[in-house]
Amino acid sequence: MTQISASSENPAQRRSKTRIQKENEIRILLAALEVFSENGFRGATLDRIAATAKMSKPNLLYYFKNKEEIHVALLTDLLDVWLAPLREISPHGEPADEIGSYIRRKLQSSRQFPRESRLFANEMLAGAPHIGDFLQSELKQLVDEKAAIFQGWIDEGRLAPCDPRHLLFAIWSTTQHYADFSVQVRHVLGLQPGDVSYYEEALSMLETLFLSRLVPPASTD
Amino acid sequence: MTQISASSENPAQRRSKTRIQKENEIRILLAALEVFSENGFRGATLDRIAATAKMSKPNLLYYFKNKEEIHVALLTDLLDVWLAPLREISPHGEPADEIGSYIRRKLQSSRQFPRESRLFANEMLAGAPHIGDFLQSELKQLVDEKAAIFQGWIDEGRLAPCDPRHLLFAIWSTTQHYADFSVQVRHVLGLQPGDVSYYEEALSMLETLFLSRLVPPASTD
DNA sequence: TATCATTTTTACCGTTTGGTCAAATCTCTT
DNA sequence: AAGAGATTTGACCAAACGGTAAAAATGATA
Repeated sequence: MTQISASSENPAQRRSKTRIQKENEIRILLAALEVFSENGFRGATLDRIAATAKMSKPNLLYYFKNKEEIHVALLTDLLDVWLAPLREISPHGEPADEIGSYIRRKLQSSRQFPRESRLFANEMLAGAPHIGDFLQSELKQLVDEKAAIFQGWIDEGRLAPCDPRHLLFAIWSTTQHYADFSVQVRHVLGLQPGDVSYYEEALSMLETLFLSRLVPPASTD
Repeated sequence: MTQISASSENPAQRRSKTRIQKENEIRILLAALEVFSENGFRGATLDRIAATAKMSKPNLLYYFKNKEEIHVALLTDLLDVWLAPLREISPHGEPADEIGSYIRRKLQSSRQFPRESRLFANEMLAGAPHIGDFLQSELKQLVDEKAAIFQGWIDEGRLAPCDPRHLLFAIWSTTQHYADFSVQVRHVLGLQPGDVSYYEEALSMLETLFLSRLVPPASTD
């Protein structure tokens, strides 16, 4: 299950939440995640979310005052999930270990939270209208911090010279691809709709790609 | 400019297209590309497309009989653009040259057609409702063909053992990321909205990543 | 079991949406 | 300059949309 937790300022600032309230907020957020992650904010409708949550629309609006509030609640939960794997990168480990385990965490995150990943992707494609501030401040800051770690390794000759931030982009894109473009992956590999068996192969590929040499040095015959 | 070309079966099967017809179909498709690529199919509206094309909605519907037809026209054009770089991979070159130039073509394609790339991404996120067949047949076939080339190189020891199809996924995701997630890239790098100067750095990173060793072999001190 | 707060439903509202139609205008050819 | 065909527009429609109000039903508690 996801970290969906239902925030605080819902129906008229009640002291503590009812059983029904907790249940229904989660039901709504799960349904909304399903719908928003497929169709984006503008493409999602309250009717669809309500139908997915098996709930009438007015009932849904009893718990969240409008469409935007549901979306905000989802994005807020999402950003924690998104940042978690990045935060764990440590300057004290070996580059290969740190990068390797970061890739594993990211790939695991794609596998476990594909809809969250697609929600994020939809927000990006739309030009990040709701989380532009987050990208510019919190994310940028964390990236700068982790990029400095990579740069340190480069200066010590423990990592090939490269732009550390673009290295992060490469890790993000390759790992998230398996969640965001899973339809394409499955169609190309000839797998069934629910089949996510490709994640093992994916990890193997990404370890080869990031941690060892893909193309052998040019021979000098 | 894009390869937008306006297909054949539009207003009442006319023999050949008038000047105005050609102009307006292109205007509409460009506007639609803008709107669809940001908001996806469901999130896009005819009113917005018409407004972007500076045209009344009924006028727009004089050229395309409905929303779907515009979308299909865009996707059809798109798929050619998408496949072109892949088709060029040759079994006769050096692995490093072939992979390197494929990356350059893909990255160039992201830079030149970012909206087309986002249109494609939106379609994937929605579960490929309109191009599922293409993915299963045409794309799968081409991927199998090119994967066989890679496999040949692996068997000859000229490419590290890996799943060739996942190698393609890695190239697709890393290159398309710069178009699809350009907002994030710009925010993290601290660049202005229009600035795409990161493409040079990106190419350098991807060449390092795919063509040389990123992490040095473990030392045995 | 009566009471009160919470939850759900029914009926609705104004706006937006995809799309139609016929009339009006424009453009091209002769 | 006239006529035919191509293009554009304004007025409109039904359905879907986001959202509201108030009554009805349910749940918790004493």
